[in-house]
Amino acid sequence: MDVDASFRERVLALVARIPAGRVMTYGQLALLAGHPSAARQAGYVLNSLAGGSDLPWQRVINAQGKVSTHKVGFGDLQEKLLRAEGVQFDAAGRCDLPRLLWWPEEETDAPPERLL
DNA sequence: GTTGTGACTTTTT
DNA sequence: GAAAAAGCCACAA
Repeated sequence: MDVDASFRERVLALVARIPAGRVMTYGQLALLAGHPSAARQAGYVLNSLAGGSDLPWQRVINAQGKVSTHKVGFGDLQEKLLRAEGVQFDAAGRCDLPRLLWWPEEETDAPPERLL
């Protein structure tokens, strides 16, 4: 890995590799980016790119399996986008984190339907 | 160089 | 289960 890459570039690289129907937490991005406790920063990075990037930022959620964009003016947009990809949300606005969580090491191309 | 802020996480009440 | 506090780090002013 290129240690020259900034924290933000690594986060973006990871987000870009998230398969459709899968999600990652901010904590994971921070951990994989080299800073186990920079979860907040992971979110900050995405906030700077939201709307102006082609990255699947909607696939990044918090550790509780819920979206956090409703505070930033996105409303329920993220939840809608994820539902369109096959992610199911319960009444509490949460998704099955252990099942949908994706790690770069897996590199699984299997569609979410297959996981059922 | 200092201050404030936040799309977070975890532990504790 | 919900609410509060502390810890954490990059970025903008």
